[in-house]
Amino acid sequence: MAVEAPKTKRGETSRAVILNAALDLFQERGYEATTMRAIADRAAVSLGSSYHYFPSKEHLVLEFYRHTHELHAAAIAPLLAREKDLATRLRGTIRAVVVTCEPFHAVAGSIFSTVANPSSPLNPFGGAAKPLRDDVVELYAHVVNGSDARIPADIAEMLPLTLWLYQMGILYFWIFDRSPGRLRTLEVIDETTDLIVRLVGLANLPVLRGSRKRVLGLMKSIVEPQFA
Amino acid sequence: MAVEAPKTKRGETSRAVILNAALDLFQERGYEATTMRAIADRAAVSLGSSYHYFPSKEHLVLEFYRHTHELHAAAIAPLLAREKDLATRLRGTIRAVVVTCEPFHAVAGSIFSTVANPSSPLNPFGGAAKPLRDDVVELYAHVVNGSDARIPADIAEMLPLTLWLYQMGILYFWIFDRSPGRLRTLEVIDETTDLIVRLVGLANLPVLRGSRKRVLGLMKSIVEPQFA
DNA sequence: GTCTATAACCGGATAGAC
DNA sequence: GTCTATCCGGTTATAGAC
Repeated sequence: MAVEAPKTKRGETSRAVILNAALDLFQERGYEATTMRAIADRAAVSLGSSYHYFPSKEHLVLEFYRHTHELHAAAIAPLLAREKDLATRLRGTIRAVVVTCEPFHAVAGSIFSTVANPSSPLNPFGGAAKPLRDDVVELYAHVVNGSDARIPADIAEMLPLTLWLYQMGILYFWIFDRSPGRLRTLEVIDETTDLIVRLVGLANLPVLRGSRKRVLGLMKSIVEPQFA
Repeated sequence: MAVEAPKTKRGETSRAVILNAALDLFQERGYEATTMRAIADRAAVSLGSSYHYFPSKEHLVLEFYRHTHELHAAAIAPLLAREKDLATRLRGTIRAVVVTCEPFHAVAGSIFSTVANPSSPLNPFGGAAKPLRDDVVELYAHVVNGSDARIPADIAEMLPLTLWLYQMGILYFWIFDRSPGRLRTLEVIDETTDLIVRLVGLANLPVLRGSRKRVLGLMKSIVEPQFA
């Protein structure tokens, strides 16, 4: 297990070169077909050097995630700046996720499974992924708070994390989607974002009050020990 | 890629011996720590022979799944024979899942991730897993149909598949659960089964009619191309 | 102390002789 | 249907170079 943060100028360059080589190759050939030796070759360093900067192949994936997250955040900034309607903000944000990830569609499957492993350091529910997870949850908090929707406090508290989970669900669906232009995913997004906003609106109905309290309590008890 | 169904008596025996060795070792050491060489050793056959019967290590996992499914089905048979209340049937069934799987808790994580890979032949949403998936969905149809609950036809149609998905969600939660006696999972099961049954009961409320139709339509459109 | 390189090790998978 | 020998790729050990 090697150091992760380069101390010198030269080290920083090497790290960037290796990472770029990896990102390129993942896109070109997919995750599994990309060997660590090929990454080292393209980066014109030795295999051992790659491992000096990235303790495992999986760790390159985490960077990959951060990369797409940053693309995504940049893509939706204009929308979030001008739009006030919650449904529109949410739809635009989730649509942008799949649009941003489209170039990586072929790779996404194996990456997803790598990362789904609970014992993987990269598991989205785990500790190593916390900084990135927090950023994404933060983004969804902004989606909600920047809207003109009036949302009960107990729901507002849980909503960003729930939307992060929802985004992961959409991505898993998208991975399987073979329809032209990934049209089915887009349809599902339109339908589900609308339903979510509607459900939040209905939550104040007297008949649903009881269930709402229970659902929120349940979610809190699930989420809290996990992400504390 | 070798044949999967042995043609001779001797072949059948070899296959069984290898499978048993694998199941034992998975439980003893976990999935990743169990090497194909160790399996072959314990089965007293050569490495090559193992690959004659099981084209990959993953294929041993599918048998593992079927094994636990059969334990589960046997465990809940008495309950399903005597009990009529839907909530009780559902709670008992899902509780039995995690109880049955408890001996494999340590292994479950890596197995889950192996299987979550969309390009894995063992992906639960894929073709190779269809026979087993159909069996499990069938079991949930029995849980629902054997109850005295009166369920609208459109919901009844989707419910078994939905419960199968729900079971997978519970299992993923259970994998992360480190609480003594897996108590947190059991609590979540009690709470969620109750909520599900309540939600099915509320579905006839006028305010929810519209959303219900939309949700069901959505689920159908998601599920149909996938499992046709 | 920070990087880089070479040479192994290990385990999943395959080829091909018997 | 069973074996041995081999490949291949992730990972590690470790020695030297800056």
